[in-house]
Amino acid sequence: MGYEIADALGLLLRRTTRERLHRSLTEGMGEAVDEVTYPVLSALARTGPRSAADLASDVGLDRSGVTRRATRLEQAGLVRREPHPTDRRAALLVLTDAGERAVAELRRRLADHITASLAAWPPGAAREFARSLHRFVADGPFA
Amino acid sequence: MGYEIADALGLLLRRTTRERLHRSLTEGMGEAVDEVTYPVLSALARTGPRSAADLASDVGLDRSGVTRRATRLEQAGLVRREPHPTDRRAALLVLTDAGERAVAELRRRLADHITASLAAWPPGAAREFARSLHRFVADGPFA
DNA sequence: TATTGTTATACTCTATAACTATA
DNA sequence: TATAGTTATAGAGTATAACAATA
Repeated sequence: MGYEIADALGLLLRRTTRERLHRSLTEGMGEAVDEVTYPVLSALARTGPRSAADLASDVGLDRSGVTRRATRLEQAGLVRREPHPTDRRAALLVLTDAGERAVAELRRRLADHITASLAAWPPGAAREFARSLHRFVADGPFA
Repeated sequence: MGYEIADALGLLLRRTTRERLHRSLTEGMGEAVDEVTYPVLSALARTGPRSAADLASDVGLDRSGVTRRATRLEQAGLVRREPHPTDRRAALLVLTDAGERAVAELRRRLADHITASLAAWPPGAAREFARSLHRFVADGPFA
């Protein structure tokens, strides 16, 4: 059983799998949105405006990496910088309206992909799988 | 439901998640075994001796990338090159005994991680999840 | 003295384009 | 002429180390 899941995860985590998925998800969304910038958008959508240093651990980059990605997203009009209200060293990264729309579109595309692939499943099985996967990821060997 | 799975997958496919998992899996296995070389080992274990050009599509690299990884694995004693029996242009990449042992150890570690994280699940739910994940990955939006 | 955002630098990994040998 | 393996080169992306400004 552990081996069955291990092999499935191995395939899922393969570079080609991820890249194919990301390409199909970000198609036509502009050059600024890709595998690396999406975590920045996603984290901002999830938690609201944050500073680069604060985002770094969530995104899996250090502050300099967040700065670079944020600059790309800013130039594409998806993110803007605002002065931090209490710390004049910091700047808050904020999703623009276009940024919010981009995140919503990406989440919708992925969800649609998934829903389509579950269409042939018994409804109960699909719902059970969703719950199980959520639990597995949340407190599995990855958290 | 699609959104629940989408968010779980988003976390699973995050770079930090993958890197943490790979680090914990390959700890102490020598410098040659890492996130990039593992797919080469894994593919050879799955399908037997192959040429570099033949492996390329499986591994998600082109032939030059396979060559580089194979050279690293060869220097570490996990892979050896043998002349192709019928095509003198090609070379077969073959797992050495040490290579076989390394693959088995890595699969065992991952399976153990997973089994441990499922220990608290009802046995039926865990088995059902394994089957569902396998199916989802095999003919889901990634295949 | 520590931390923020930013930039320059070095490093890693990749695909592309060559090259030689064989089909 | 095409394909195998290999190597050199260029490109993309990262962390590290610096910098000035603020805490």
